[in-house]
Amino acid sequence: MARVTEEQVEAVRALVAAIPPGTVSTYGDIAEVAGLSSPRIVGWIMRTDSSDLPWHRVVPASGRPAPHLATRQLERLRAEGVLATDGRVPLREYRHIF
DNA sequence: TACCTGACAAGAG
DNA sequence: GCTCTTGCCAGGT
Repeated sequence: MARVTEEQVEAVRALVAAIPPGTVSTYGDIAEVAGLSSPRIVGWIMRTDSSDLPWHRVVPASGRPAPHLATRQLERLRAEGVLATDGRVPLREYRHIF
């Protein structure tokens, strides 16, 4: 049943926590590094296990977060120096490579 | 039990 | 650039 092991979840949380302030990463990158078969699992982990992780540093590959989160997320990122243009984060500039 | 939903990605048109 | 479709996983109704 649990195709996602506890270690994978911990890996995701560790990776998110390891993203330096002022930079961002994508769901796809985190899923790949953590060994997950789908980026959606990262979103699931964030939604259910959401602790004090810097979840705002994780954005879709398009750089455009979901509308209901974009406001808070972009606001937090801006406070860290990540400037979003037209509601979109320029990943080319701020993307953190693990 | 079955279907829908959700912090997504990648490819095709 | 955009939208649509498919694959992926777990939880809720």
